[in-house]
Amino acid sequence: METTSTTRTDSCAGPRQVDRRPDGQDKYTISEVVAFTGLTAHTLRWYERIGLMPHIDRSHTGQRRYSNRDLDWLDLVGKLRLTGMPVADMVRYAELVREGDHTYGDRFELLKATREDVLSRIAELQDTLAVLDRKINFYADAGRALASERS
Amino acid sequence: METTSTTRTDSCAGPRQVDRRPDGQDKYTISEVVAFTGLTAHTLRWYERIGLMPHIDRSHTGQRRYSNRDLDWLDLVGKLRLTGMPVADMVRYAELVREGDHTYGDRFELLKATREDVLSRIAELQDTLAVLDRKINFYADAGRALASERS
DNA sequence: CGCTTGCTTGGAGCGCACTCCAAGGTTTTA
DNA sequence: TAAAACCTTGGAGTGCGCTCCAAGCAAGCG
Repeated sequence: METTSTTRTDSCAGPRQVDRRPDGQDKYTISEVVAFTGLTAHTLRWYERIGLMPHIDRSHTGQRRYSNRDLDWLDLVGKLRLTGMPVADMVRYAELVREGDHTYGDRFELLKATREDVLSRIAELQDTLAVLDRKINFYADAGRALASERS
Repeated sequence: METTSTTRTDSCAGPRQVDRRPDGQDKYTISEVVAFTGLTAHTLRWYERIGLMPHIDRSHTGQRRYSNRDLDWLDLVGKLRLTGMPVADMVRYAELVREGDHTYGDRFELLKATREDVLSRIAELQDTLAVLDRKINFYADAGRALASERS
């Protein structure tokens, strides 16, 4: 199902990926990845330096060549970033992936904890939404009152 | 409904407030506010410096005395902070409140825009939740496979 | 061949939201 | 009344997540 590879990767990639990638290609320059992900090249190189990326392939002259698998990983990182997960925690997850299959349990726990975080953040936001709606209604009413006063 | 006051405040406070405040009191020291809000005293003073707070009452010797209304405002600020709204935007809202009733329209617009932000952040999080659940299921299945292999 | 555009690196810099410090005045408790 | 706990200020420092810089190598084009 997944294409074979000798390097360690996240063993669970999920269905076909989002931001249209040209079919049947598996080598992207950093600027192509910038276009797909919306991250800057600076950020991509920084992610690598801090250990958030798996080993990235290089061309014969040393330039980065990202694979579809790398793009999938960046998609996950992007999602986790939206949840407010600190980069250090994502690095931890990346380390577990690099360490191999025997870390499945740890990854499972980490993801479950993250899931709980996301649920409570959603709840917080819905709470905030209620407050916002009350205030919006207040100002809408006040606006109507002013309008009728003016007539 | 609201207690009277000559200072400008947010005209829409909403129902009784959360973190149990002693009934019938309207003057709190900074450390009491720290206990109610979970913010540090440093942060409270910093909020004041940057214009995020209305004018805070002082004792005859110059120490801060927060009112229930100030605590309500801090509750709102706390909620907005959870949405990821930049402090600068909250300061803008605080300025509108200070400028008086003729800014109702602007406040309405600002709150509506914030509401939209919150809705899309909730959608993002639900999207992320789906990704997380797929991965969690993957690792749960992998765990079961390992268990049966072991038996 | 020269020109433009793109990629490389280590390290420095930035913006945000706090967070803390020093030095002093105030309030409470024993 | 004396010690301990709390409050005041302006300004400096911190941690995070980037963001940028300088200097140099590489690739494509006329």
